[in-house]
Amino acid sequence: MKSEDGKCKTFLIHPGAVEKVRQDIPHEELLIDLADFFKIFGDTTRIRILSALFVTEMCVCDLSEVLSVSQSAMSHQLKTLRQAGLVKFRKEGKSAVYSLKDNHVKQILDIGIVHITE
Amino acid sequence: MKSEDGKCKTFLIHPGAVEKVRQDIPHEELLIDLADFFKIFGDTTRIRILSALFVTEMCVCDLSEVLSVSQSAMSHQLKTLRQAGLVKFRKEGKSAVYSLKDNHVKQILDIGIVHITE
DNA sequence: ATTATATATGAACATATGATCATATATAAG
DNA sequence: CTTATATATGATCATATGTTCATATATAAT
Repeated sequence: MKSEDGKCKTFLIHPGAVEKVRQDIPHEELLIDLADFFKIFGDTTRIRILSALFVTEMCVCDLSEVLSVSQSAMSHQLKTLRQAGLVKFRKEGKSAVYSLKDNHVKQILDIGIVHITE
Repeated sequence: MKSEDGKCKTFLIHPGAVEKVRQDIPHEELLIDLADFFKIFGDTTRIRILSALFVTEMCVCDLSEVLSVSQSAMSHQLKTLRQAGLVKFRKEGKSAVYSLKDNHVKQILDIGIVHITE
């Protein structure tokens, strides 16, 4: 499939396509950041947390109970979501009340739902 | 944090919030499908493939070369992208020419970029 | 038919990831 | 200040995931 120099033997589908792609795709750093960002949505627990917070803000304890996720697992996942900038929280006595940070979450989930349900 | 019956000791942030959330969040099956769908975007190689195909359709060999990914790894990833309904392909002689299947890909990547770069 | 090229795929392997367990920190109540 | 409650976090472990390697399949060329 590849000759000694690592190139395809036959014509390229579009002449110059390779060069154009090399110039046009986003820089490596951005692509890595993008993958890391979407990785967040690739876990059922996190998707459930985001869906729940879309209904109402909640403390860690309530989230754990509603979603049947251990307190520890919930706290770990909330940390992940915080670091991704998807949720924020405020301390209220002993509790930490979490909520969605911006509307990108809903936009993204909605497109996903559209894609799946068609 | 939880009493014997597994409930929080103190008041819930919003009375009835737990019940409302239980009713309002999407069904488990959809949430799993959603996570599986976004999982696709959580890998740098696949993000790079999608970005490249956004510029132009390409055969497997060219994709491998442009992105410096082995032929085998490329083929495996393209299979993943096919199964997710994100890319399509046509046979052209010995080659398989891949292209994006719909515009959800761009919508999703764009929101991701916006989220990251702000 | 035989050989070369292009792609696909199963198995093995190494790494990444999420849950659990134990424990630390923080705040409130007594 | 001691205890109870709420949350956070480090370590461990089992599973998931992506790559590689070997090989199979498909098409074209000779």
